[in-house]
Amino acid sequence: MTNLQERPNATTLEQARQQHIGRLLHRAARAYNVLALEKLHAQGHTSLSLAHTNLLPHLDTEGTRIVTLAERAGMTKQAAGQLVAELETHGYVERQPDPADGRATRVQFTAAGWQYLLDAQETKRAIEDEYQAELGHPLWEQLNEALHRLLGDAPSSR
Amino acid sequence: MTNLQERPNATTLEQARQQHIGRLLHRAARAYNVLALEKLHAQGHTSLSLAHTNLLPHLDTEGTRIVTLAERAGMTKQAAGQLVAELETHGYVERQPDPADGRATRVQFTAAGWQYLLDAQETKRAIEDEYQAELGHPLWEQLNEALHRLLGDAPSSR
DNA sequence: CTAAATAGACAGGCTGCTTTACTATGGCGT
DNA sequence: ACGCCATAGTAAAGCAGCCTGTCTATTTAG
Repeated sequence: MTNLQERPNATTLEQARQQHIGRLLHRAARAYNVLALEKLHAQGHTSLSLAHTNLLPHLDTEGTRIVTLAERAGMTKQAAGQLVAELETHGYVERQPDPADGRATRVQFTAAGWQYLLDAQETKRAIEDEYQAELGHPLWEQLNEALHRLLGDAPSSR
Repeated sequence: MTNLQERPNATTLEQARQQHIGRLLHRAARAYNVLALEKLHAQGHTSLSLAHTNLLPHLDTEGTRIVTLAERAGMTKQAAGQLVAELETHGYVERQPDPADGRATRVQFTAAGWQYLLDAQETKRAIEDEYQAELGHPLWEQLNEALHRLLGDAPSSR
């Protein structure tokens, strides 16, 4: 597959051009997502995509309206509505008319949705444990602090 | 826009559920990309999208074949071919038949392409300087080391 | 009671890929 | 020299995950 005479010293050269923090962050984020999705699929949540797992954490326990969901996830309500519809057909959430507002629908977890929450929580912890083991505690803390500082939010009351 | 009675204590609760390393990495990567693309647009490279800036660094100085490009960027050759076509119409690269292989075409930078390379290099350095100023030197180094370790590659002979 | 705002759905479009063909050229074995 | 398969690239269609623009139903404010 690899064409050898194509790159004399090119590979190392190009790698140097690639080594910037943006790509590192991107690759790290991808790696995390791949890992997490793998674990979730292994736990039986095979119909979930990244888009779904990005949306679900914004759904809170009392149920959430679609606009609110969209706002939190940083997308349009149309996009949120579509993802909710998909999650509904897969049985993770259900839509119920909001008793307080006839225009609104509340999106709520089903039993399967709750199970997902538990599994997702465990997956997250498992990965963070792996990462911590890989890096050692101080470096792990430093990674977290650096990211929080770059994003300009509080280092998460820890 | 914000519906206040919608979230009593929900926001903080949900934020806690969101605080995992995957989301941090994702947000950080996004922030970098947005910044970089902004700077490049400001420098006149207004027709470039992320897909293009992801592909261009894989093009090396002697010219590169499309398959090689695809391989390096981790996409199909069709996708690479399409992006190259777009880059060609915007004047960043040009296609030339490979003298050594009648099936192949070499994709090469044009003058505008070289200019882009310089601008991109500067952009990258500018952002990394900003980040370093934000974090301080030791934390910056630690961030880099942590990411390299997580990705399992050498911490870049530095 | 009317006017403006809001919740959501529906339709269509866009980007950045993918899969599934297909053509053209190259290199190998016999 | 011939046939055969591998390889470089193109073409067409599809799909995910969004977007904008528009519409209806309902609520709220004056």
